[in-house]
Amino acid sequence: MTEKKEKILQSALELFAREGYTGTSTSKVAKHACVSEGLIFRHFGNKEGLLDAIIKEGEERAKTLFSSIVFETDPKELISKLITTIESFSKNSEDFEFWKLQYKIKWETEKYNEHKMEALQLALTSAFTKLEYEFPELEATILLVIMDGLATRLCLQENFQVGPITDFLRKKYNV
Amino acid sequence: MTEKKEKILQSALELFAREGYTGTSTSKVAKHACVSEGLIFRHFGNKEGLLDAIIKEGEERAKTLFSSIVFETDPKELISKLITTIESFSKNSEDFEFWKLQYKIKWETEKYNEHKMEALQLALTSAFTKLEYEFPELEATILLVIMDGLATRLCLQENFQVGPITDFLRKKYNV
DNA sequence: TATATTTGCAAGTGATTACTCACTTTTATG
DNA sequence: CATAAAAGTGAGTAATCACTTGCAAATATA
Repeated sequence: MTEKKEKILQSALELFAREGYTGTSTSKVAKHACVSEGLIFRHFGNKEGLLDAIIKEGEERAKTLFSSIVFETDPKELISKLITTIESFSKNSEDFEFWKLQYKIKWETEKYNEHKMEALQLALTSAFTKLEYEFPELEATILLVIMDGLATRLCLQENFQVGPITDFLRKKYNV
Repeated sequence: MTEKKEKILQSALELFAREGYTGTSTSKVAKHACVSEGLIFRHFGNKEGLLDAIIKEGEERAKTLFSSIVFETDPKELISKLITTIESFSKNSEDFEFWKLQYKIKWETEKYNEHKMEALQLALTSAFTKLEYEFPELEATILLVIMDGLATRLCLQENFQVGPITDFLRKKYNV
């Protein structure tokens, strides 16, 4: 990957996260990345190709992030790790912009990438089964739904504090 | 309100919910509403004015919807009503498009209307206090966060079934 | 009925959109 | 070194964008 190609991706990520996909023009991306507009189309074909490249990178990043959770064998530790992961999405984190973009794209393109979360759902279900919860699958879904809800608040509600909530969740799940 | 003015609002609601705010041009709205494009600007000033009108209508609708919950005195009944409200947001409901737009706008304009939910938060906290939960405020927040998460799933994940989750929530809160 | 106001339309405006193309420069390869 | 492929540019393109203007039709008010 060329230096300029990487710069384009980085600029697009930042601008798409801030202004949205349709709200960001290719000329803005080019100016921000300090390259000619034509280069975007040389490398990515069209604007959607640029978006696809960002999404693909996102899937890789999600896989990496979730791998340490999914392969955890101790059920309590697994739940604890998931809660800690949510906590780390706080605003000053360097991952924040990245995850915000993932959700923004979801709402703008209306494609909820289910299989990205499938492994997580299965691992959580397994954990709740080990802990002998009555409805492990529903417990897993609820926890992932809470994740989506917390992401919404973190991204959209100013001054939202995750800390008290995640502490409370740890107490509830006794982890 | 003129017939045509109402038609514009109705068309804008539908198109904004489907294609997003920046993704919908004023000419598309005009064509869909079968009016001249100029009439939009006569009635609403500019495109943002049209959006504001829709948001304002949304606030009224939210107030109406939540009023029967907020003024409920029986704590268990209050929680039950909230869960039922979430349930009614299922895809074939006529309110679905409306609530989807509310969330889409939130993500596109990045303004989480906190005071719209403030009354709900307070009422829920009061309910959990009456029921002698240890951390009523956190319980209230968690339930509202679950609402946001469920809305995300309902709007973006195909074939998502709320029923099992809401039944599970009723069991958890014993309502 | 006369007049003022509101409602509505068609045809514009300049700016911006995603994208193309002819061209030069850089890099890799035999 | 020669040559081909890849990287990069800048000036285009038609279409679309939000928005304006001048004028006609409908409606309200006196």
